[in-house]
Amino acid sequence: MAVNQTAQKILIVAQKNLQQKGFNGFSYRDLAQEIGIKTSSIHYYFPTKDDLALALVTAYHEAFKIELAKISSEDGTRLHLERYAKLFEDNLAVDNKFCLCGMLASEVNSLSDRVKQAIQRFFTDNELWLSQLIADGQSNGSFKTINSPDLVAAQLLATFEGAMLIARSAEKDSVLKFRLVVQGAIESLC
Amino acid sequence: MAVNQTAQKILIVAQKNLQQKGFNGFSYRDLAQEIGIKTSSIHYYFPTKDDLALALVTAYHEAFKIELAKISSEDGTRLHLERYAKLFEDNLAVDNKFCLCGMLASEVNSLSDRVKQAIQRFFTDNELWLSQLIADGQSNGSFKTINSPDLVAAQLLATFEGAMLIARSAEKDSVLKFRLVVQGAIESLC
DNA sequence: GTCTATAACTCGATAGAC
DNA sequence: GTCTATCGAGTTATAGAC
Repeated sequence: MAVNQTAQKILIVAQKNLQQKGFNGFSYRDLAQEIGIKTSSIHYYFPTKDDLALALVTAYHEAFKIELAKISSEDGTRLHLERYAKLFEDNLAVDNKFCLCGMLASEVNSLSDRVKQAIQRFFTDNELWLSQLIADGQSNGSFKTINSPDLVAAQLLATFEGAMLIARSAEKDSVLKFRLVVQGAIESLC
Repeated sequence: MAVNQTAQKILIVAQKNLQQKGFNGFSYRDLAQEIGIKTSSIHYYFPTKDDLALALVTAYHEAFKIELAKISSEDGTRLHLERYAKLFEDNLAVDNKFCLCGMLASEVNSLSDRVKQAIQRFFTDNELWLSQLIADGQSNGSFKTINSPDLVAAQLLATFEGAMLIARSAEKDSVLKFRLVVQGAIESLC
């Protein structure tokens, strides 16, 4: 797990570039210039751009898992959903970034199978977590929706991803627009 | 309005490429080879890639307006919403394409201001149309939601765009997955 | 590990013949 | 209107010096 310091810098800058401009929207040169190293150094750690993409999805997914576990360990049901939405909002709030996996999902036809599968795992993991949350909320009376937890989960994830996508294109007050849609979606469950 | 035959071919092939691979995911060379002409011929009709993108958004938006008018002229309220969702589903059904404006929205940081604004107009137009539909449905009792039509409209558009994005990455049964989420979203309004 | 240098190719775009 | 030819710059990626 202990990753080299340069590799870390690369991952951080690459993540930002990917979430802002997409997989086909940045180059090794962009990263190298921003970090202050040469492109060959990036290739040393991530031989191909596909390797870099996979590392980014993996790291993003892992970080997400940790946050989800944190949320689950706390009290509240509706609050969980709001904290969950906040994870996405944070991307938007700093540099108007899109969800890393949402971005790659839009470029799915330019990606290798292994990256594609890593994105699918991110989405299914999120739907699974949300589904469990919905089921719990239905049990304890927090959510009044009678639809199947799986369906509501898929709906929520779609709404959140779509809300980011559209809010981001508005550019101005994108966080506010995202928050409105999210609050509306949560409201209609309670 | 009468557009040259070659220009038409370019627009058709470019639209497919854009919806499949994104603005940064295809080149003039790709289009030229698929059509059977030279890249310089494309530059003759669309001097820059930005010109091409703007033409594509404009054409896509115009086609959408015509379809929305058709739907509005028919009977039904909930049915309108289902026909509306079908417009998006049709993209998914053939070659697993994403919404053209959804795709460009993800790449918003690589686009010129005029293209960005054209995308924003597409989204606001859609939200306006949906908002009117929701308001009508609330009046005639088709929709039981008491939220503001504007909010519900923004929510629906986000859900549909996000559902396309995620379903597309699943690749298998993507239409089915999209349909499930859409039906769930419509259901919860009635 | 990081660099220089470079290969091999693709990109958007333009000039000018036909 | 479509072509050939080409420019200048960008792309991913690698070989080899230090």
